[in-house]
Amino acid sequence: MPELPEVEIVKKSLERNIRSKPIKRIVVKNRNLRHKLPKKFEKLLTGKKILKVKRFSKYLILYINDQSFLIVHLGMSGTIHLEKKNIKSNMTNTSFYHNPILPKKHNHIYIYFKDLKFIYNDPRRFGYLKIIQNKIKLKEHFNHFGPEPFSKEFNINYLKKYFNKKEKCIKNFLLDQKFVSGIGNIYSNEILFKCKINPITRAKDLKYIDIKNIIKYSKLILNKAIKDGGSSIKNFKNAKGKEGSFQKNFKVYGRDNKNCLNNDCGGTIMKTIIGSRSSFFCNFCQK
DNA sequence: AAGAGGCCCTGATAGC
DNA sequence: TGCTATCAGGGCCTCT
Repeated sequence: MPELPEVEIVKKSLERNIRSKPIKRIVVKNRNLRHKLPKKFEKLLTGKKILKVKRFSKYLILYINDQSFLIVHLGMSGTIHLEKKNIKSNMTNTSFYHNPILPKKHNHIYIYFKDLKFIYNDPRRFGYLKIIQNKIKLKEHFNHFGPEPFSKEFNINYLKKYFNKKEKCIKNFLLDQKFVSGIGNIYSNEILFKCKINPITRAKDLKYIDIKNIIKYSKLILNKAIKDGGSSIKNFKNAKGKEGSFQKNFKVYGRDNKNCLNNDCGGTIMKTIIGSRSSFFCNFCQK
């Protein structure tokens, strides 16, 4: 579900709400996430304090006060909810980009703080939580990841060198976390539309201007999405919380058979499958 | 070694 | 109404 911008929104919310608070109790309802949650999980965290919350790519990184780290990956359907204690109504804290009403099913992990509880919900269980013992192992965990689009390393030389002789199409490269970290299916489509690049273009065939645009618009679109609170795709009934609004800015994602939104283009948005993921592009301005 | 494809899992929706 | 098929914001593993 969440790409870099959505994870960034969750990160900010956690940073505001659970920073420097001790963990009172942990209750695990289901250990069978993408990676099985070890039995010692509760013991390792109970009584500890979360010093700060960071994000890399689509991962949340919680700094624990014993030099360890708790990383959280939301997979396709993971959401985090913070519920305030001692509030009579059943409304949860709505500081997230998603459904502010606490779902009833698939609440797998509860982490209790003094004044609130953290709930990890994930219907498909493609996400996971993992404790990493120290800084070195944390570094190892992210070793094989490419730079984020915001990074200085994500520059013209890097892309030119990386794309050299590569047959793989650009759409698949944007989704390849070894090349660039944090972009997922929605934003890869939106970025390529802005660049006016056909998603099936082989990386080696990209022009200098294409590479410049990929760098420029990756940053621009992700930043705009963060500013808008991320993208909330599903319409939740009676949702009054702070949902993201970037979905209103989708130019191609989910717009198949609709008109291209570029002025005077006259093209139609097409849908096709690339690398077993849906791809959307304008048949006219992304030739 | 690069690249394609299958698979993990549940839920929502479309089509009959 | 109720069945079946398809698709979904991710990423890892295996095969060629």
